[in-house]
Amino acid sequence: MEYSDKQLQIMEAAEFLFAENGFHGTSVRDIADKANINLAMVSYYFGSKEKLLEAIFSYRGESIKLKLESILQQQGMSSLEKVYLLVDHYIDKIMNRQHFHRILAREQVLNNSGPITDLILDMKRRNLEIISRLIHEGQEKGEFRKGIDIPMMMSVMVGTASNLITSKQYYKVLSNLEALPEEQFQQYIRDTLSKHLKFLFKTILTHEV
Amino acid sequence: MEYSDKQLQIMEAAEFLFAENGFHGTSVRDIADKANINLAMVSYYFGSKEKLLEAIFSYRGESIKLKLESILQQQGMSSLEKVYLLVDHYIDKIMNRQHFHRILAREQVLNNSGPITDLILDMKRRNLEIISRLIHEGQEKGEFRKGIDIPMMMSVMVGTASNLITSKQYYKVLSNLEALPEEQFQQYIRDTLSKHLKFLFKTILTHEV
Amino acid sequence: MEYSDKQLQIMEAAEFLFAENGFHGTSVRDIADKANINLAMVSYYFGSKEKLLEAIFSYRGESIKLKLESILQQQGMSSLEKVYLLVDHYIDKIMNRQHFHRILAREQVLNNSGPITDLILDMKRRNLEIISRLIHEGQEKGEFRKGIDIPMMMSVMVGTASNLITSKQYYKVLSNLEALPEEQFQQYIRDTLSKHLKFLFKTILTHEV
Amino acid sequence: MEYSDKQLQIMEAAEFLFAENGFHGTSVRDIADKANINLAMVSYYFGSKEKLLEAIFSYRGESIKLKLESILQQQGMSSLEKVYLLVDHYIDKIMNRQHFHRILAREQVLNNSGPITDLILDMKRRNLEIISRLIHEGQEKGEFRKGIDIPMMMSVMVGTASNLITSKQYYKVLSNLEALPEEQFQQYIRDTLSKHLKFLFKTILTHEV
DNA sequence: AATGAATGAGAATTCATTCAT
DNA sequence: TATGAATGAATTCTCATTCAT
Repeated sequence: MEYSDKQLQIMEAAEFLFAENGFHGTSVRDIADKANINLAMVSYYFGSKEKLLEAIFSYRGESIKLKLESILQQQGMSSLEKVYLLVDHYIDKIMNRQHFHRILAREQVLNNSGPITDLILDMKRRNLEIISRLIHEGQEKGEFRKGIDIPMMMSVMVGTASNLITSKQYYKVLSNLEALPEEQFQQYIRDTLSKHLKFLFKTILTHEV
Repeated sequence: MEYSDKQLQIMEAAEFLFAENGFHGTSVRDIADKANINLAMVSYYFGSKEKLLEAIFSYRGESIKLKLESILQQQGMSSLEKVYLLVDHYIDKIMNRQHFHRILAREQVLNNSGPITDLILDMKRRNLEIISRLIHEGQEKGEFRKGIDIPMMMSVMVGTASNLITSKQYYKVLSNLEALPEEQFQQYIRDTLSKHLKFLFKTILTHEV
Repeated sequence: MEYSDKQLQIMEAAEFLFAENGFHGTSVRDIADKANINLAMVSYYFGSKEKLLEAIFSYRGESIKLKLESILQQQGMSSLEKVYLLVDHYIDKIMNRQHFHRILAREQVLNNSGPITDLILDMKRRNLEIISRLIHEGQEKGEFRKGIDIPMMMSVMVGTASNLITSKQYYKVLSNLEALPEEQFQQYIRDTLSKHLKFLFKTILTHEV
Repeated sequence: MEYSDKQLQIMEAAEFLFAENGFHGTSVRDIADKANINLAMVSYYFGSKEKLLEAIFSYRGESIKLKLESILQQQGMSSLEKVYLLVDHYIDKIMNRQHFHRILAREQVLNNSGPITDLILDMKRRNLEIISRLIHEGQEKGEFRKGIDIPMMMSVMVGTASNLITSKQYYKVLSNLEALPEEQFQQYIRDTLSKHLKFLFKTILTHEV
């Protein structure tokens, strides 16, 4: 699915506002104002507000998928190194697409069924599959122990990262980092999160739980 | 603040619906229908839909606070055992109040300021303080290593648990547990989560990151 | 019709609020709050909000009527002096019952029919009758000229006085009297109004229009 | 500020209803019904019911202002003749815009502050200024006496005219003019009012009070 | 006599969407 | 392709009144 410039313009405005105020907390008028387009364009291009959200999910989901594929192909790396790469890649994604990941965090809370729930499930399934292959590779090489609960491991990674991103305003206060400029704070989070997740994964993968 | 039966009835209906469909996704009419009360009662008792949400937050937040206080007082336990107790206590809370924690997970995503953001910050601050005391106690006794990033530790616990709760529908599918009856599945999650978090905490607290 | 203390308490609160914010701009709850009584008492005592307004009209109207009767009986006064007395009496009434007269001024604007319109008409009719007798007395004595438009004369008196009362906030600003304390300002208005109306009436009554 | 046909259509309907039933006594639905437009159009065009009232005030206020300016410029007239012209002009205005003037009469009773009170004050200030210039011109030419209370004079004019307009239903009854067709009655009021106000003004301006 | 709780109707406003151009 | 106007449904909230006690 290709999107025109105008469509992307709308999607980006919507992504920001959905992240900021929630789906229902954002009106089509808000989106039109922010995207500097006519109110009717949202229906015109996407059919409805709901379909716009779906478009955002499928667009961002797509771009996440593509890059993950290549990690496994890397040669001359231990499985643990690949896991580390994956962690950094994931952190990168989530930091660069904070708006989207905040929407994701909100929407997955809902017990809806529908296209979006399906898209989220797809996304998770895809990630699970890639990580599974990686873990199994490591297990076969004897690097990792047996009996790893991979979905739980994903929850540790996704949950911790999400929590940090979505509650970074609180984290900043609680860690007394309010003086730090925004950019340095982002870098600080990135580094700290990376270090911690790698440590946790190494532990999970190589020690008995 | 004391609430009458009627008020609690409204709050529980609202809690469920807010968790299910989000704050903006839930209308006052929905709440009135579910709580089997007259539409105007919500305004009558709480002033507004927003204030109703605040009441839920302050009510649930209060009940969380009270129980946490007692853990530290336990005698004849190592600090690590206390941390384990805290983990189980936290899992208990989050499992028993899944509706509320799903609301919490949603709302903390928003960049709002206002009474609710303040209540969340308070809640986090309170938790941080208790955990901090626990960790410091362990550090002084030499049980735990120095230089622990406590807010990050909280993010691991809260994030992982939240993620598991909010995405348990996905977890069930991805772990091929669809055959398991709901109650057993809940118990399974509880146990697995407990085991993992304890393992992670032990690692974080006693090994170098 | 006799009113209990509680009823008078309600009527006074309502009178003030109706004058301040209009009938529709005042809620029964506002009245109950101001009168420090239970919300249900208004319906209980008066039947409805509308009937409360009627009660105020009939009560105040009654008290206005009673005093007017005596003026005509005065002995040893010229008709003009009696008119002067009437003017001062009217100004007294309107100044002492400013709340009520502001309601009156508002309500007479409406094209309603109903008990209140009838009460206003009664009030005006009564006033007209008294003034008419006074004027005719003066005409018979040769003090006043013939062919006086008495309703118009009343409009001059009532209109000018009402306008001054209801727009005194504007009058204060426009006359640069903002420094004057409220009490002195009231006295100033009273005196100036009295002087002017007497002059106008003397002119109307004794010169050709 | 320019208004579209649709906007004027709404404003006229609202003006009539506000005059008839008061601001709070008129619902947006009433306005929409009378103006034959969709209920949402009021918010769409004016933002709110309150802003609609403001629009009416500023629109009518504007039209009043413009015409007044020209009177002073008249050449070859005595100051008294100009005052007479002003009186007739004012009566014209108030007779042609009875709806608006009834709203004005109602609203100025309220002790509110806010945009509308400000607009009324502006209107009054503007009128005062023009009349003042006229009076001072007459005083300098020796036509008028010194020490005239101009705001009081305005109260006589505005109050008498307002009272007559707003209570013309009563006036009709009290003057036994019920048989007169509406149009002739309007003309009768106009003439009588003009004659009286001119007489009163002449008296006020040339005799001692 | 008095009241706190409750109610149904109606208020103003906002919403996502559609339509005529 | 693009838009300003328009719409009907739904929103939250307030209202005057009534009812059970």
